Amino acid sequence: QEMLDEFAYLDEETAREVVIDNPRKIGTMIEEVLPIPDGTYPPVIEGSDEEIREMVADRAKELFGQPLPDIVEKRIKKELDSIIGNGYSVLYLIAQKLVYHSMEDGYLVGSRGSVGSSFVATLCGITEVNPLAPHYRCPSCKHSEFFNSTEVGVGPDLKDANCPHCGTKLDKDGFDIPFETFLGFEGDKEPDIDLNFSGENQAEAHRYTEVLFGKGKVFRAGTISTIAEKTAFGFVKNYYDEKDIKATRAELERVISCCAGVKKTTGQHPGGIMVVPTYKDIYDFCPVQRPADDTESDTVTTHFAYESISGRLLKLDILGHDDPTMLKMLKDFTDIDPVGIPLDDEKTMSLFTSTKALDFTDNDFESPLGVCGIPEFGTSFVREMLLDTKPSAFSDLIRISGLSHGTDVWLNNAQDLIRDKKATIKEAICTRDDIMIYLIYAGLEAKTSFTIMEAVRKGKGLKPEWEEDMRKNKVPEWYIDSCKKIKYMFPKAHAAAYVTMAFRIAWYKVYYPLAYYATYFSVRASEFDAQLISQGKGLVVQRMNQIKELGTKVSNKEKSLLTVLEIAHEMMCRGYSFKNVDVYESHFSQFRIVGNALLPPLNALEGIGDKAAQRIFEEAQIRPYMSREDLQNRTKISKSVIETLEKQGCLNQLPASNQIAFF
DNA sequence: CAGTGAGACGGGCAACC
DNA sequence: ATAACGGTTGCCCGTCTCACTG
Repeated sequence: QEMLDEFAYLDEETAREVVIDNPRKIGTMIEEVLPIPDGTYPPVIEGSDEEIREMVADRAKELFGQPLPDIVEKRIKKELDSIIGNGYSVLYLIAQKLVYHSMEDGYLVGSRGSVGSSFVATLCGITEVNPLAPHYRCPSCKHSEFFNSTEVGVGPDLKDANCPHCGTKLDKDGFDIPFETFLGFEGDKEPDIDLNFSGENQAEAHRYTEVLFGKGKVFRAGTISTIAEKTAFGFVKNYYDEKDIKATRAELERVISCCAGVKKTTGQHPGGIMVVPTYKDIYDFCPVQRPADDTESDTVTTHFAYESISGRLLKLDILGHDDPTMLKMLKDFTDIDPVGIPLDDEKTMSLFTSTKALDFTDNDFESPLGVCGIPEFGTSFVREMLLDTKPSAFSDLIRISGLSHGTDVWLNNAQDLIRDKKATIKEAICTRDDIMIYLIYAGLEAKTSFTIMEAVRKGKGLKPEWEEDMRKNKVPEWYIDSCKKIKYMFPKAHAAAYVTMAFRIAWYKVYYPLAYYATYFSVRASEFDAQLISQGKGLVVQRMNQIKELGTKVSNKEKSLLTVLEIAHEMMCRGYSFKNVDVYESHFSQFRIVGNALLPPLNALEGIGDKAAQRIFEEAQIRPYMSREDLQNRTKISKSVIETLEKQGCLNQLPASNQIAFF
């Protein structure tokens, strides 16, 4: 009808002919063409099945000796049958190569999403998460002992013990995660390997996929950026204001809704790499393009938004994450390998319930917890949750990690249940896997339990027949209710991986404070304001209060500044201080440790970006600056940068020009 | 000496995991 | 004080500075 209306300027009969009859005629004359082919086109690597099998057998033997414990043997068999049977060994092999490539550069890779549910992935080194039941493992004689997770939580929660055979201190491992979360019960779930690479190494990982698959076979997934509600509102409001047109609220909203969703520009996916198999061409699937703001770029993206070709081509999610960057830097500072950090360290655990382990020398730090700057645990929302739940074991942290993500998981849901004593934190739904395991245990069929889990974690609620099934098996009403409210939910493997990273970072925070703060500020604090913070605690606290008083009027920038200030304050309360930025001593982008203080980098001064900072730093390495004139000539930095340095007292000994220096 | 264009910088926003 | 998912990459735009042009 819309088309007919468009062509209404023709007479009715002609319009029908143009809009309906002729297109139909053309349709019968041509063969059917699919713009995007159906089916999947995975890459093939000769011998990948065998390679995975061997890798798994070797590593399993290394860990558990021979013969393998029954529980290990069975798990490996189940997984390999599913992985190889469904043709996913290539996926594993590629992920394994990417991880090892990054490790060679000194960067850990964080596992993300549900890969950690696969023990084969653990054995291949793709994930650090070990999904087996909690267990002891003797590193020397390979003795092992497995436990029921309802008794002990997760591996790190086991008590320290020595090997009953050879007396060696036992390793403790096992996060107790079902494999099915990753591939489903019949291996029919489209698996997705997401990996967290250091932001410093992400581009290299992307480049390496080209080495693995060949030039012209890998493309960055493209995105389509549209005008969202908020921007549309601004446009429309400004337009009417400017033209001085009075419009009703309904009219405003109508026009806004017309603007929202309009394509603005194209972009690059945060980490998605689409892989074209050797037997296909990218143009079988979509056109390609360069980023909208850089026609010279080496990056080529798919032209269609990723969803429209998903399922046909393999997508590797090679994402950037700060945790691996932080752990690399912490290792460089302390010479202590993060991988060996004990996940049962009591002092580290205490950060999640008190500040005692921070050994404050000044007691004016407000927060009762030591989690500032610990990834995913430092926001006020999560801190409230920690105060409510008082975690004492690693498994508690995993639960909290699950509960603290997604809308209507904690608030309006688990929190109320726990407060009203309808459920304990151990019974509440904290991760996807909880749902499946609980339902199977309650008596529902495994496949149904999996399907319900998948629906709930995507926020799709429950179908009536599922609810009926659940009631029939005596699943309590609060549980059914809770399932219906959940909008999104972590898999346990993701929570386990993230808590492991967070715990390691927290460990450095306890034992190597300055290394921790230097790393945090270097990696995650783009809002660090050296002008302000170097002036000391008094002003930092004053600025914090200023921001807090703004209430709802705070900008995003101020919000992030507040986070940074709080951490700087915490550091100062522990008896450490900040030095003034120094043209010769400061690094361009990283904080340095000098005695009991941190020396901020040049780019921590507002107005001095990475380029200017780098040039000032590099020239300073060559020879000292004779004068301000010399500084500006050699570094090509702008007058305003010089002014910033001057205001900060960085140029005190420098005369204005070389002339004066000579006489 | 006004006009122009390029580059640096930071803030805001959107997409995505 | 409230309510709150956290954290990442990437594109665009306004502003400032500076060199070059006519």
